[in-house]
Amino acid sequence: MPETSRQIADDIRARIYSGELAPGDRLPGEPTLVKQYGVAKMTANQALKLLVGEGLAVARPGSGTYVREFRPIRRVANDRLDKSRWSGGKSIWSADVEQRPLVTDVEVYEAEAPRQVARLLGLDAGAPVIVRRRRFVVEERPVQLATSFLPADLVRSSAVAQRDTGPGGTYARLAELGAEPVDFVEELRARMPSDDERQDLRLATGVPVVEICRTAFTAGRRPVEVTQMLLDAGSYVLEYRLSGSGATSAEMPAS
Amino acid sequence: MPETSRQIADDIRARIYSGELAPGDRLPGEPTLVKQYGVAKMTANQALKLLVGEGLAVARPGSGTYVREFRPIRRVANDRLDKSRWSGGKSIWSADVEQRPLVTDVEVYEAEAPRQVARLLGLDAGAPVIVRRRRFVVEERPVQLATSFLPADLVRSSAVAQRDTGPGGTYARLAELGAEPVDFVEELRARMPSDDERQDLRLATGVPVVEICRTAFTAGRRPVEVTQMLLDAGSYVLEYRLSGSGATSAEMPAS
DNA sequence: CAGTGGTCTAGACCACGTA
DNA sequence: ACGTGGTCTAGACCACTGT
Repeated sequence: MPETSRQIADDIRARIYSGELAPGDRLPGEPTLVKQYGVAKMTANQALKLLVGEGLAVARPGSGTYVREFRPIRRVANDRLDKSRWSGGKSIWSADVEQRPLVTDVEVYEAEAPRQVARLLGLDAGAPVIVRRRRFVVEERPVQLATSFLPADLVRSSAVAQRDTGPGGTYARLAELGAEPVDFVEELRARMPSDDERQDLRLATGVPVVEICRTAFTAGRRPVEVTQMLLDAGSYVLEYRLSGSGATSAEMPAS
Repeated sequence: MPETSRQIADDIRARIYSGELAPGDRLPGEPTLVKQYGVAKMTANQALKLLVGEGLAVARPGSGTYVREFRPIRRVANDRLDKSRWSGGKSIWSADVEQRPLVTDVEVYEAEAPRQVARLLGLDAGAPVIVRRRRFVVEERPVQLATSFLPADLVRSSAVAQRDTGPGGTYARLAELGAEPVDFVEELRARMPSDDERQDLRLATGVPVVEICRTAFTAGRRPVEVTQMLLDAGSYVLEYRLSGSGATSAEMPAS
């Protein structure tokens, strides 16, 4: 009865999971489904939309609907910490290890700190900050948008306020200013993108984004940078390494 | 022309962002939209579906469509490390701090290790493992599914193989066996759930999930536990704290 | 029982990609 | 030029919620 589009989607989904339809393959099109299942075109359309909505398929208007490919980039949050101790790690999701995103469209300007950012930086609302926006691209495809905020009074006169931050980047400049970041907090959540975001990242419909807010602290616990990132969830696997040096006790790890 | 459902969604979205429609409020229903915009009922339906698909609204058949509420749980991955140094941290997303999920439906059994898990644990394919499955619930709603795998030869005789692992939990038992986990790697990705997963977590349509795979290592770099978690993305904010003790250099942080 | 969202049909027009 | 997905209409039936 009124369950048809789901069932069609189920059938196709099974064929994807079984491997009969491999990543990149073309799915049966709407006209085919109309004939095969004896349904209206719109029902076939909705069946395909379900799969697209699950992120299993991508629709290319004028061409067809295809099994989605998942070739994520691995983002290791601890990249700048000692790598030796973690060498030889195995991972659950394979990833094109050497697909490093390229930074493009760098934009730097001074502005008033948004409320939330001011709070994180310990500034008064509306205090001046240097804003650095940039876009990360892999194989022509945008995969991440990032916006950093730094206290203008701290970095205005340094290369942090320039498009090219020089050798070592922002953190090297901060170190020269006696404000080297050594501790970081990252907060993240996943959600569906807004229409704007979907366009900015050129996302297929049905792909979630990961929103990350990172705050960088000096050894003296002073927050010196807040970065907000928006990642195409279909393009990333995130990795975090936690060292429990003084791990004494023992709550549930997974709460 | 054929842009109507998007425009209706745009209108309503704007009203949500402006605050005119607050979380929990009822959206205009299909019949209302049909009259207001002079469209077919199905078009009104699709407009609402767009908002649901973005995670902005939740449809309750028979009742109405409502602005979604986002009251996330905060999961701090480093919870068992020294908290002192991170005290007084501010955060970007407010969260019901003291909403600790309850563990229910614990299930423990011995089985052959799945391929991927065996790899991570450094075991032969098909080697015996103790499997611990559990479900986390907040206010009657399931928010997380977790499955842990431990080498059976290591923990079979301990309370890890029992439903109740005793005081201090699994990690305390591992410590007693001379295999205390001190280092952890978490890999995560966000994606849309399968139909099964959507039912298990009782997810509204259009809500992504976060999949986490954590591997726990002893001081000797021996992997002793692999945990796979599936979180309702709408219910969680994840927090990671990174200490860059010996942070010498300075690549782009955000790659 | 009236109102709601969920789904289906049968036919139509459009913009786009591919050949 | 043809086939593809994308969308709209007008009317229908269903299962569910709430009064």
